[in-house]
Amino acid sequence: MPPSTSAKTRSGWKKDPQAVKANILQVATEEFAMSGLSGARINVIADKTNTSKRMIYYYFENKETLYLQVLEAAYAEMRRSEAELRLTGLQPCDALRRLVEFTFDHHREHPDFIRLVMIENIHHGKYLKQSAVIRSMNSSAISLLEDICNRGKADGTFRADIEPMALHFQISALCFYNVANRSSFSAIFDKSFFSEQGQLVLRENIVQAVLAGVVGTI
Amino acid sequence: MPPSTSAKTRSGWKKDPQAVKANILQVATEEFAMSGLSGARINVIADKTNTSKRMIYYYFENKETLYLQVLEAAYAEMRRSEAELRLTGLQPCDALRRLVEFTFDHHREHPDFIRLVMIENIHHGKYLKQSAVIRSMNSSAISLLEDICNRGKADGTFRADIEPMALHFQISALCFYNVANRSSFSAIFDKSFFSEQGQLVLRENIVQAVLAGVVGTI
Amino acid sequence: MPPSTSAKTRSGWKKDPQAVKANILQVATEEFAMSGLSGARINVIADKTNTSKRMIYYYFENKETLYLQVLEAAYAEMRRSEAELRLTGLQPCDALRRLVEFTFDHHREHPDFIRLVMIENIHHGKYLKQSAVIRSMNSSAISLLEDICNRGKADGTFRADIEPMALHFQISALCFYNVANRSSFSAIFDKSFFSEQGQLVLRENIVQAVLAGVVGTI
Amino acid sequence: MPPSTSAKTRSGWKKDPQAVKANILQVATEEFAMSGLSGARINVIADKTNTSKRMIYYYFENKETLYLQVLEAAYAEMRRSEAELRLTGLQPCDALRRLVEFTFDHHREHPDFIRLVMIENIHHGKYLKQSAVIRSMNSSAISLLEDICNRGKADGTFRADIEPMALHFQISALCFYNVANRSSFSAIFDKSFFSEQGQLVLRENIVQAVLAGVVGTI
DNA sequence: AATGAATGAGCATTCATTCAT
DNA sequence: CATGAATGAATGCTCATTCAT
Repeated sequence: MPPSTSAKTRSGWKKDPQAVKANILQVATEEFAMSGLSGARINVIADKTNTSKRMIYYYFENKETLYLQVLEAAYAEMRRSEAELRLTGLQPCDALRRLVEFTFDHHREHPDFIRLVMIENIHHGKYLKQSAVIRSMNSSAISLLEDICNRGKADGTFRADIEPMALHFQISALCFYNVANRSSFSAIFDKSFFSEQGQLVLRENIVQAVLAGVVGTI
Repeated sequence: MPPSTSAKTRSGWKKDPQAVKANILQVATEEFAMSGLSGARINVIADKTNTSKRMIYYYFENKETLYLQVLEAAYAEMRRSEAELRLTGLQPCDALRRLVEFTFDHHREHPDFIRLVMIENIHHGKYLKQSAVIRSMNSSAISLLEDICNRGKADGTFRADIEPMALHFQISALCFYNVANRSSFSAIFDKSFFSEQGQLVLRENIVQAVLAGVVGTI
Repeated sequence: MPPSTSAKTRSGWKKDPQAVKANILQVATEEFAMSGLSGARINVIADKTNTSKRMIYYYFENKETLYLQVLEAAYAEMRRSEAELRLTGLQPCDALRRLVEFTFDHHREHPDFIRLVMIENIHHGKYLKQSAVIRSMNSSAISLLEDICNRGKADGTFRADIEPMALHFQISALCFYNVANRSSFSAIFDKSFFSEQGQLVLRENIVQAVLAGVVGTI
Repeated sequence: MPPSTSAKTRSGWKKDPQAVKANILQVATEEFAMSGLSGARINVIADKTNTSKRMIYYYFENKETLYLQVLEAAYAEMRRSEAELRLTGLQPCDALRRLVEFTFDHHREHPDFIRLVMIENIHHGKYLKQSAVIRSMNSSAISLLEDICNRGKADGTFRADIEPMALHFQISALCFYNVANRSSFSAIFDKSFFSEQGQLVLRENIVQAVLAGVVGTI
């Protein structure tokens, strides 16, 4: 076991740059997800960290850079999870169902990621556009869908005019909205969607809607 | 036509409290939509106004109250447009198509409203929950769908298990995502959705997806 | 009965300048006594008034003038009460006792007056010095004591070296402190002085201390 | 002597947090004593300091906290001086005389302390009540008097019914009033009390009045 | 590598006061 | 007499960032 896992610079102990950085990044993720870029406070982040405010500026140049790295780390984690999906062994319809279910569950379990994407959209994607790192990880989600679609069209279960990107749009929209707009939707319309039971039903509804869209005869 | 509609108090002219208030509200809407609650600057709002910063505090107690009133006005405008739809004369499928098209177009034409809802969700719906005004205007959107569904089920064109609220979720999610996540989607995936032509296709896709969901035999 | 007693300009009715002025003055007295010159807020005074803020500026030039008139009215009331004392018919010792008791009771019953004097002292008597009105009412308290002392010395009950002004200082100090320093004294030392029973004992102690000072042989 | 006592951060020099804090506290004492809590201006305090306004908020949370610490420091200084009195070696009457003289002189030499107490009373002792620090230093003044009274009663020079707290009230009232009400008293009545000669006479008068009160037969 | 102290520019907000009618 | 609208100058306070060690 490497000694690098423990940071705790505040109270002394060893010093482990990577652990310190990771600790800052984790706290910052929560803070930025909670309050947005302008709403988050460097002071608050520092206080919740095992380190001092000065170290934030030592490892991350400034607030914006910290935010960018938080964003990159969040996307990386998302794509990492996605990559663990093993869909190639499944029939097209089963694979699609599984992808939708995964997306629904992942988004639901990672509201901080969803909130960071919302925040980034509030900022017109300014930081996303800057990040070569994020752009380089983009394609995985699409390639999964491309593979499913190709196989589905080949064996005749999918309509011939299905486009992977449009499918991705639909899946993403429905699963994203479920987390992103929960507050406003439940405040104005209906809270029942967001109970444990409601979410199960909603998930299946989304699966059905997506499947219904790909199998219909043309 | 009364001359009271124009204010321009800074440079002199007439005096018209309502116009001054409306002017502040409009500028504030743009600023809050642009930068969020914490990101928006009262100074910037004041500068883009025909009045002074002091008048913002004269008519609106503070930043949060101003934001709340902006939010209320945005929702009011949305519901007002919705109310102008005349769907009762149309067949259920046509009415549903028109409602989806309206929602798609309205959201697309009012990105500020979408952004305010995003921002409000970042704040966990804190201000939405405070606003009795907004909560009181909620039901109109749902009643339109209830009417369409009732008629659709009655004449056999809609499946019997369609729920208006679930339908609203689906429509709203797809149309909202189109505006809200445009920056991130186009940065990472595909910009072609958001060209004029792309939007026409996407709109029709969404209509088809929604219709496909309601008519399928059970 | 003159119609001038009712003001109520806010709700309409008659308009009576003197009553409006008196109303403002009364409210301002409470506010200045409560919060001091800089602590008092013109807005708060206006809100507690039957009139509008504008009228305060109409009748009283500005905050300082209002404060000055409040101060003058408070002193006037104090001297008016003092003038009602009828001490000439009493023996010197009895007259002195009565004057001390009156001072003690008056101060205790008029904490606003005491607080205004404290506030004025915080301001180094700036407004007191400006006020010819107040300076012209000064002597009454002293003349009462001069008369008592003269009679006391004449009939041999008072020591020959008693000075009225020193006596006034002593009486005023003890009675003033009882009201002015009540908060600090009770916070740090003893609250029992300020109960109903404690005040009775304290009053008699002060009377005894003053009397003991004037009758002692020289 | 360590070189750390001088700060002067504005113009460079050494760095000494304690000196910076002390400097702020001293300037703030003068400003609050001069203008009260609401009347004092953080800007003015900062300008008279060797530091910047920002440092006031760095060391003291806000205006109220700064005021509270000023108040606590003022009380601490007062009690510290008091503690230096060595009265146990003196006869009861001499000890009492010395305590009265000390109180008179101390108050006279520390008008800022008196003014802070006045200001605190204007605020109804709000901050005094908050301060556990001040409440914990209270008893020293009283214990001095208790010791004197006990000894005075034991050797028969003091009356048996003398209460230390009442004695403290009397001494404090007379010495406090001399400083606190100087402006109003000299504006309205007599300035002669406050000349150098007048103060000497007044001090002796107060000593005599206090002594006369304790020795009289019962 | 790490830290307490320091900072200037800016922030939301308040205040007494005046204008126009 | 009376009033709602308007205003500039300040006020207390915060923020991301940097300095000196």
